Amino acid sequence: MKKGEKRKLELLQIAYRMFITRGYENTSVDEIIEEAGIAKGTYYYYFESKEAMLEDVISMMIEKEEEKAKAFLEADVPIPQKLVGIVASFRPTNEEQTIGDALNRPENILMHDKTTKMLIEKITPLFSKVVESGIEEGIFECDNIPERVRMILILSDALFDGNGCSQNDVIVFIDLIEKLLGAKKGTMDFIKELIR
Amino acid sequence: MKKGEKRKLELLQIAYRMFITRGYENTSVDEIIEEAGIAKGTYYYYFESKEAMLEDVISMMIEKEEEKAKAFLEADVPIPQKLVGIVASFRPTNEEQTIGDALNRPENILMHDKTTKMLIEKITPLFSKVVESGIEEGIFECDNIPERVRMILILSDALFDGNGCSQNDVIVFIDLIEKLLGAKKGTMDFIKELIR
DNA sequence: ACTAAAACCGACCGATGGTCGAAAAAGGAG
DNA sequence: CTCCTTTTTCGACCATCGGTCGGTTTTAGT
Repeated sequence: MKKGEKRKLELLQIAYRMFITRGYENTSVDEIIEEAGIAKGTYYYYFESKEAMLEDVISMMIEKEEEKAKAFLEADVPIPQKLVGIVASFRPTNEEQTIGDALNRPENILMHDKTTKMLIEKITPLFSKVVESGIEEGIFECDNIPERVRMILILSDALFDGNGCSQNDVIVFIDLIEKLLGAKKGTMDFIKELIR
Repeated sequence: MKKGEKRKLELLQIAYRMFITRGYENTSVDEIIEEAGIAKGTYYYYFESKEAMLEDVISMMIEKEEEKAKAFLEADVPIPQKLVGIVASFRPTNEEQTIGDALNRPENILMHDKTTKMLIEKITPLFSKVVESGIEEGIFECDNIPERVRMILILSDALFDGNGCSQNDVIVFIDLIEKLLGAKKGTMDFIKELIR
């Protein structure tokens, strides 16, 4: 029971690295097993298919990020910053930039799509909780919170993915968040400083 | 010069039909050439690759829809309805439903992605023009029009694609459009009737 | 030591997108 | 019509890829 799990994790990490650097479509199963030093049969002993492995890799990726996001939930910062922090946890800006780059390469649409969907599913409840507490504090005022949150997340993904966005995009995006959540104008202005 | 173009168009139409019914990934070049009754070499005489052909097919699709949308631009209907009409021109709801269905099948992400990007690029200027005339009429009031329009389009694509959306999604979406464009509350309520 | 289950192996397979050199058609020009 | 060039067509062939399968080795429990 132990050995198997370890090997699977090892394969997952190798695949993760290769998917990021060479892209999902450009990485063949043959290359993965060569890098891992195992036979084809072994690979398919652990994964039903290449795509199934991709899903596992993405899950692994996201679990890590989710913990970071949850930490933000309990941090002692103003609510608007909390929101941005949660989103930022999932959208790597530091040395992990390569992930974001990889996801936006045209050959990785499948990976990007799966990641985005999983991500939005994971973040929405966290984000919604923060918005709720914001409403209690009187910072926000709105109904249908999860729906509003989802739209914000969809847009943040579409806007800030790869092909940078204009200053005007940011301005409108901030305006949109404030209006969507019923916040006072300027509440989210600090975002402007964070993006560039 | 004539024969070649005709043959290319013929192949494009065959491919279009097959991509829609069987999906892009599920349609092999072999199947296309069999249906067309030509040899492999001939196919690659007209198209650099299967993916290049996909782009041609999509361009063809979109050109058709764009004309419908332009007709709406000059139609004699209220501005809010004009907006919806333009978007609707591109999002088939009638007998062409199959297109929308096909685009949302998981195996067609590539096609869907390419279509969406091309579509948004095409619609944004048309949509923006209508919003501008809406501002002149005092119905809307906002700046950064193209950016706002793009966000609306991105969301309409993400929300109304395949996996139906809840009633709340629609309510929030309407609220969002009105606030983004600076319209009076209720201006866009008629959308509720159109979606189902 | 025996055995069942877990882990591993690699030859093999069908399908796919794509290549290539050569053969037909088509189209002038003399 | 003939000769030559250009366009179009052909189909055998190829490399690669994801995936299968029957069998072997390792591991672990009794």
